[in-house]
Amino acid sequence: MKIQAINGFKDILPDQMLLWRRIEHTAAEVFQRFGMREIRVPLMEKTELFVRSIGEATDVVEKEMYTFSEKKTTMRPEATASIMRAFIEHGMHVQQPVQRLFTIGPMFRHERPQKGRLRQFHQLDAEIVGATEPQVDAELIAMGQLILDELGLSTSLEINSLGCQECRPPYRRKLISFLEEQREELCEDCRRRTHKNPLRVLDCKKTACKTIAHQAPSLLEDLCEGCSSHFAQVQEGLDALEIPFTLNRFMVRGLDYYTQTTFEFLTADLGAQAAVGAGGRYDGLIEQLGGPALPGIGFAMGIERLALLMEQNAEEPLEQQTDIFLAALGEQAPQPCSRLIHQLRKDGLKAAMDYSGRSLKAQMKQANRCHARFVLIIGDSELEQQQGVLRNMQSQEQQSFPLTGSPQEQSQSLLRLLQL
RNA sequence: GUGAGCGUAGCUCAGCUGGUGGUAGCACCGGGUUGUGGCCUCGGAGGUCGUGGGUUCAAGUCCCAUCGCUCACCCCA
Repeated sequence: MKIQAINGFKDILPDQMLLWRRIEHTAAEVFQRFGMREIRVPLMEKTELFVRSIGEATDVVEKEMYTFSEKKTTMRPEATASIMRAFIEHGMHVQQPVQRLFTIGPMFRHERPQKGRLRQFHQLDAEIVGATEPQVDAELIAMGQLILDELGLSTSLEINSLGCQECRPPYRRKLISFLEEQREELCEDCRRRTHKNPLRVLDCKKTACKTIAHQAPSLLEDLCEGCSSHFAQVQEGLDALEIPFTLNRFMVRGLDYYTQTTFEFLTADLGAQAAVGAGGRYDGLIEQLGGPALPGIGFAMGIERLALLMEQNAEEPLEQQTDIFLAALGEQAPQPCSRLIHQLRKDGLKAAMDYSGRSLKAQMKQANRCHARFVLIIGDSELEQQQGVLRNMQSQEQQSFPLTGSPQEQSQSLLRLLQL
């Protein structure tokens, strides 16, 4: 039996890594423009952390976590909880009133894999802690939008408000009693959801449930004054930044800690997975984890989903370039070539060579495959005459290159020639 | 956890109602160019047809089981 990777765990192969790097670089660079600082937190935490933050009754906690039960530890299913734990543990709020943090890394959820959905997946994650101003909500959303723009992706943005501890519970009760009246019309799943997660019924895809959802009381109309004006100002803020969005009062979250503003960046091109990024405000979370009563807002984007979208748009696939390839021919050439190539590499060039002693044709092919700009051919006759042949692969022009002097001197003159 | 579909070369796939595994494409190696890549051309190498049973004179093809993968539901990035 062949050993293969675990279902839902994927290799990211060299051909894909340039795209991945581009995504991660673009995001990190945009994050930094917004004053975000990178943080790395462990891949494992005490199980309790996720139970308390994400919520005991959520699907993630109930059935999707990779937990070592005897150790009471869990592979992180998302980043926010871990970052908030680190924030509290290191007393980060004393250093700065507002902390702006980002992280990039793998997350783990034991779900059935499908398109755009894996058991180990990777997220770009941004968190702003300590600011309640609605302008910050708008700024954070704008930051996510800018990353997508700079990656050349067109997604749509939907926003909603889930209210706060004041206005959500009464609304929830109101919604439950409404749903109970409609019980007969609801699908099986939604009957179950009515008490477990009534807001989720609003997001059901079944037509019967959709009809009921449209008749259901709207949370947006039941928001308390604070939430209502906050949400209005978030929308004003987005308008001011010229970020287009649509209001989706049916949008819900699968994690318990969200309050007020929530949003999703959506695409139609990922099969059943519509969201490439999503986030929201979590004003009670830090306090709930035993920290100071500070508000927070954040989002996460799925790197695999971004990469899938970018591959689908794929113009030219990205390729790793090589500055110079040394073709060593005959018995004598490999020795001086290996000294020269090491010097070239010390001097910062991307240099490659082949030690197999294959034919020049084969080595030229190899040079072409690694996208070499130049090839330096060194065979017995070149060694004898102390003149290598330097070929420009694009223009096909060749010139002789003196093999005299130390490797350092040869490297320096090659550097000069290649800059031209 | 539920449902459907699919496992043939490194990859993408042909293979009809069972009758010798494809001159298939990409990739790889070599020749055409006595030491010059990409294009072209000729040749070469590469397979326990996922695995195990069964039916049959004969199974890649039919049946059963099993493993794996994919997509969808659920849920989510």
